[in-house]
Order: sequence, then C-alpha cells, then structure tokens
Amino acid sequence: MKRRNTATKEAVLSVLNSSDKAMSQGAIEKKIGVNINRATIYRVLNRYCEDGVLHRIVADNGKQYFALCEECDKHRKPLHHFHFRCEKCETIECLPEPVHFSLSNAYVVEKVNCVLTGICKDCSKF
Amino acid sequence: MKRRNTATKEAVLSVLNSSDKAMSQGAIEKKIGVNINRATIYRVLNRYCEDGVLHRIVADNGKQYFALCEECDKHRKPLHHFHFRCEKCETIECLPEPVHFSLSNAYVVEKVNCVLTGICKDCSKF
DNA sequence: TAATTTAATGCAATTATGTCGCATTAGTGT
DNA sequence: ACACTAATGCGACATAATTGCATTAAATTA
Ligand SMILES: [Mn+2]
Ligand SMILES: [Mn+2]
Ligand SMILES: [Zn+2]
Ligand SMILES: [Zn+2]
Repeated sequence: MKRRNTATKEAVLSVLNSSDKAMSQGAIEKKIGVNINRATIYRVLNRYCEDGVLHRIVADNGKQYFALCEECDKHRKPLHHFHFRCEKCETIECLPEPVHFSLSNAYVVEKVNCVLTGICKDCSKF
Repeated sequence: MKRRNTATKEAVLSVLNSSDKAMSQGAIEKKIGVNINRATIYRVLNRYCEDGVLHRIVADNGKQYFALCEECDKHRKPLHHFHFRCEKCETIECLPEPVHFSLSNAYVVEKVNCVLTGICKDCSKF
C-alpha cells in the first residue's frame, strides 16, 4: 500500500502548486499539458486527499474541487475555512475565514464543507 | 407564468411536510406513493425553490436535498443555517446553528451552502 | 543486473444525478 | 364551452465521477 513516485502524480501536484485557487479535475487536465487519463487524475486526486496533501471541496454546482492544504497553511488559513465560488470566473478559492459552529457532542462531525457562491472580489470590480 | 394547483405539487409538498428532514428527489419519489415522473419531481422542486417555499442543500456527496423553509421558521432556524448529513442513516437535517462569516464587501454573496457530515445524534447513541 | 511484486495507469463501460425537447394533458380565466 | 399555456410524461441527453480489467512500470529483493 505504499505510494510510488510517478510523473503523473508530480504533474498534478505541480499544477495545483502553481494555482492559488482550488481546481476541478477538468481544469487540471486542461492545464497539465501532457495527456493523462481522466480516471487516473481522479485516482491521483483521491489518493492525495486520503494522504492529507489535498482537501476536497464540493461546491453547490455538485462538482468536486481540490486544493493544496499546504497553500492554506502558508496563507495562515484555519483548518476549517469557507470557500468562495464565483459564478462569473468559475473559480473556487479558499477563504481565510474560519468556520465556527457549536454542536451538541452527540454529533460526530467528520467533514466540514462550507461554500459561499456569488461574485468574487475581482469580478465585482466591473 | 402563474403557478397552477396540481396533485403532483401537493403530493410533493405533503411528503416534505411530514418529514423533519431534508429529502432528495429519490427519497421523495419512494415515499410519495403515487407514480410521478422523475423529471417532474425535479421541476416541482425547482419551482418551489424559486418561490421560496423550499431551500436546496447540496451535500458533500454531490446530491441535492430539499427542505421546507417553513419548517425552519417554525423551529426558529436562522436564515442561513448549517446542515448535517449522517453517513449512517443517510439523512440530512437543518440545524438551528447559524452560519456566520465576515467577508470583504468586495464579494457579493448570493448563496450559502454549509454541510457538516458525520454521525448524527440518533445514530451515535449505539 | 535480473527477477519479482504489486501500485499505478489507460481504456472502455458503467453508475448516478440532473436537465431538456417535445408532444400531450389539464388547470385557469373568460 | 373555449382559448391559453403551465404542467406532465417520456425519452434522450449531459455531465461528473467511479469501476473492472488488462497492461505498465516503480520499487524491492535476490
Ligand atoms: Mn480550502
Ligand atoms: Mn435547511
Ligand atoms: Zn470571479
Ligand atoms: Zn444518523
């Protein structure tokens, strides 16, 4: 079950590294240059999520987006943060805004998925 | 563009009324008794959302769930509240917990979709 | 270095959710 | 009763993501 180093893995990670936004499989495939199978990209992304390298955001359009957890650390983002999906430029960004909730401890919270949707700060300028 | 009263509309609403949880199209179809086409159920649900009768939650499994806004009022739930998806009993509930965030007003927030996932208070008993 | 093991990949098929076009049905107002 | 058109059923379509299986190749061992 040990991970192997492959060019594909590195290519996917490099694309996400050079982006300040969360990306979908489709966006990654477009930007990656070399031809990598769709299913393979998904498998790489899923493995990175399992390993805690990436986190997965499911937006209100039903699509999955992936972002480096590193990026979040670097920019001092809290563990659970809001995400913003811009309907104009179709990007998803990790916000530095922490998610707070207080819930009876009868609940076991395993995942937190918070997405705000609208027009991002860049697009609302015009 | 005026809405017409149909048996289908009432049947869908009645199912949601008799549930304290948010429901997916599939769950509604199962519980509704009479045969109603899948596409029709979706159209009914979408219209109710447009009219502010229901609200739509997109969970981290990528599926849409629908809940009466009425129920939320009745139980004094804030406009934007968290939702909880239980992975054991596969239900989604509207939590009375409000969603708070402070965001530069350069952003235009149009939708808020916050879902916590894990084991709900009923299922964690065992 | 050569052989072995098995994780990773490519491809096609499959699953799942939701939408759309179009012909038909049936509410609603006159 | 009639006209208008919203609502419905059906099938096709769109999209996102996963899975089975044969093949490839990374890593470990001999
Ligand atoms: Mn993030
Ligand atoms: Mn709700
Ligand atoms: Zn934007
Ligand atoms: Zn439960």
